[in-house]
This record gives sequence, structure tokens and C-alpha cells, in this order.
Amino acid sequence: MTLKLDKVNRGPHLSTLVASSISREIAQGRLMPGDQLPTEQQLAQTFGVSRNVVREAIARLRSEGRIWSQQGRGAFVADQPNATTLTIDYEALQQAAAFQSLFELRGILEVEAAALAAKRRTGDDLMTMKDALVTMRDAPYGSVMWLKTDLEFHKTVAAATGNLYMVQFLTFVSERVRESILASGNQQRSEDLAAVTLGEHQRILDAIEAGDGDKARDAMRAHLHGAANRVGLAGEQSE
Amino acid sequence: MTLKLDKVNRGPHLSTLVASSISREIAQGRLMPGDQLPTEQQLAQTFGVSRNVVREAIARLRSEGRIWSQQGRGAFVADQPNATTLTIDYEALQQAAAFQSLFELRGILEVEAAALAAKRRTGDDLMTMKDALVTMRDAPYGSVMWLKTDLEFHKTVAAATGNLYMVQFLTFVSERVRESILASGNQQRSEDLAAVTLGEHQRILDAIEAGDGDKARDAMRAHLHGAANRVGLAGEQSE
DNA sequence: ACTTACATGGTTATCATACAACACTGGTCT
DNA sequence: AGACCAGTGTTGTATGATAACCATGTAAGT
Repeated sequence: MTLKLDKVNRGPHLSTLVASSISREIAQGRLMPGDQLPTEQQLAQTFGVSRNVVREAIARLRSEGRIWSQQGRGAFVADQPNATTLTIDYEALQQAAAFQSLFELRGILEVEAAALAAKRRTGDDLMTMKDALVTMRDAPYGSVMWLKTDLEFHKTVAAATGNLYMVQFLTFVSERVRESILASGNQQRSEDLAAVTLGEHQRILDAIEAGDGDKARDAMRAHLHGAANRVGLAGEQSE
Repeated sequence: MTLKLDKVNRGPHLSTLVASSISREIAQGRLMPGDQLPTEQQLAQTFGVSRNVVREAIARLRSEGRIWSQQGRGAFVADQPNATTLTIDYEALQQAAAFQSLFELRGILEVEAAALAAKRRTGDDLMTMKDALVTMRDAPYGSVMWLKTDLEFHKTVAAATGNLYMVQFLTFVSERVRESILASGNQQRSEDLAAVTLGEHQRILDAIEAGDGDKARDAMRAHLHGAANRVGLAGEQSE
């Protein structure tokens, strides 16, 4: 029997819950930039935890740039929410709308990355992509090796753009998407899908190799559209 | 005298120092992925702080995905460093290649955002954009008010996509770009540029109002191309 | 031999309290 | 009015204690 246990034992840490709670207050506008947060004592009381836990939560929010605090005065909501880091709340992603938004964002980046890659790819890039496809062909659909190689293919496309931040952003977004998909756990397995997916990848590679940006864009768009269906994101209206 | 003080008043917080210190250990490879950190007691002793401070530092590192901890076992260095946050190093952006990459990334997002906004914008969105253009028209080119309104216009376009993360990502990227431009300080001032820039904005707005995605895409692309020239980023080959 | 139950030590998670450092307010004194 | 000063509230830090949990070893039971 294949037991399916929860992937992550979603942080039982109280400080995480408190931080998410405050974070939500800010996101939903109940705490406006510049506003002063309740005192640590009050927060501890309202949440029913010790002041210590509240402090850990605040330390976290401070590091994320969402709030700032000064000894003797208090803690305040930061004017520009995201100072130097960009954070995606895991809990928020459980909601369908958020997931769909993130998926769309990933689509935009991947599609344009494919187009840029077609223009700028080097011989080494092509080699790496081909290797990835070969490895994927031998791996069973949905296996760890398959997923890993799939990720590597896309990462190579991103790297082939020559854009230093494309890889960083795309892996970041893709990771979040992948987590959500795994968490929802509604992926089908089939031999046919393997062939279909491989074909999509192959077309992307062909277009990139040919240096045809528009074709690469279309191929990547088709691939992502197919992936969305495979995951169960049907309600997607493209232009 | 214009005093130029350190941008960030490097948090006097002890927890920040401890977190940075541990973070450095990880970055420099003295703590490898999977390694177990010293116990909180030991860390508190070696750093000469209370265990409470160590815990706040660990809470921060945990939220950054650098380490994970489990009750009864200990704290360990995470395998994949970037779990939930995305960071862009400020120093790295000083290099031209990095800046150009980020500018390109922003372009991709803005252009597609404009196209999506043309399809999905509401009446309120159009109102906000129009207000922004009026305000910008009255503000002197390059003034604080002008920059602020410019930012708001773009943010409204991003919001009009209905994509929950478009605003977040775009403001994040734009902020980094803006910082770099301000730091380099090579922007020209002129009355003509004000009119040109306003015209570009107007064309974007018109396309969005008309619901013409392709036109909005082109208008935004033209605007960014113009902005690149104004900032002195000439070497940009679009397909 | 193998499994189960229990005991023990070590670690994190949380709580509670106390004190120090700092900001703000209001009154007093000059 | 302006300077000084005490008082109060808040964050920052320290300290000790307790609960929950993991890992390991050992004894009891099968």
C-alpha cells in the first residue's frame, strides 16, 4: 500500500501562525502603512501566546521588510511593504485564485524566456536541453527523476536567455507552483501523457534550435496550456 | 551639506547580527546543507546573548528557508537555500549587465501586464489611470510628485490585470530598477521629455481603454524603449 | 530472535518574569 | 519661553522553568 502522508508538517510553530495572521491584516488593509501595531503585550494576549512568541513573529516580519520597530516607540507597518525580499505566503497559495495568478505569471515569464532563448542560446545550452530530454524519455512519467529533469530543462531555457535574473525568478515562481501542485495532489499518471509532454518539449527545443522566437513562444505557450489541463486548471482563457 | 547616511541603519537588533552571522557561515560553506547547527544554548553562549535572541534569529532564518528545525531534534541547514523568499543583492545591481537583465525582466512583465490589463480592466482602473496622467501633467518633470505618480500609473496597470502577484512582482522589480537609476544619477531633465513621456503614457492608456491587447503591448514596449534611452541604456536589441 | 514497553538524556517550543534602554508626556524650575 | 527632570509606556534582552518531542538504550514479554 502506498501511504500518502502529508508532505510538510506545516509548521506548528506558533510564531509562524502569529506572523501569518499579522501579515494577513496588513495584506487585507486592516493595517495601513504607517499604522502602529498593538503592543507586544496586547498581541500576546489577543493571540493567547507568550510575548516571546510574538517577538519571534515580529522578528520574522521585520526581516521581510513588512514592519519596522524601534525600542521605546513601538512597531509600525512599513511604507513600502517589500524592501529587499519578495515573499509568497504559502497559506495564501492554497486558494485557487492565487494559484491561478501565480501560474499565469509563470506562463508569461516562461513564454518570453523561450523566445529570448531562441535568439541567444549557445551550443552548450542546446546540448544540455537535449540531454535533459533524453533522460526524461527513459524516466517513468511522474517519477522523481522525471520531475527533476523537467525542471532542469526549463531552467536551462531560462539560463539560455542570458538574463541573470530570469533563472532566479523563474525557479522561484516554479517552485511555488510545483509545491502547490504536489500539495493538492491531483495529478494523473499515464503513458500517453508522457509522450504528449515529451512532444511538447521537443517542439520547444526545435524552435529554440532553429532560432525562431515566435515559434518558441507558441510552443512554450502550448506546453504550459497542456500542463495546466493536466493539472486540472481548465478555466484558463488565453487572449 | 547633503549628508548621505547609510541607507539601512544596520539593525541594532542582536537577533539580526546573530542571523547574519549564521547566514555567513552557511554562505561560506562552513555549514553545509544537512548539517546540524549547534544547540540554541551553545549558540547563545558563543555569541554571548540570551537564548531568546538566538531563537529570534533562527525564526528569521527559518522564514527565509535557510534552515529548518524540529522540536526534539535540532536545527539543520536546508538543502535548497531559497524556499519562500527572493532576494536581489543591491551591490550586484551596480554592474551594468545585472541592471540590464533586471530592466529586461521588468520590460517583459510590464508589456504583458499592459496586454492583460487591456482585456480585464474595470472602469475604476481607467479612472485611476486617468487621474494619474492628469496629476503628472501638472507636476514638473523629474520631481518627486512626478515620479510618484508615474509609479502609480504603472502600478494601476499591473493591478488592472487582476493577477494577484503581478503588482507584487512588478513593484519589487521596478523598485530595484528605480534605486539603481537614482544611484547612478544620470538622468536628463527637459521639458520636451515630459511631453514625450506623457504621450507614451497616453497611448498606453488609450489602448487599454480600447481593450486592444496587442496595441497596449506595443505602446508599453515603446514606452519602455524610450525610457531606456532616456536613462542611457542604448544597447538594447529588440527582435 | 524479535517485538514491545519503558526509562533516560538531550533539544526545541513555549511560558513567565524581571530588568535595561529608549521615547514620549507633562510638570517644575529658572 | 526654554531647560530640566521625573514618570510612564514600549521595545530589547536576560534568565529560569516547564512541556513536548526525538533518539537511544535497556528490560520485559512473546
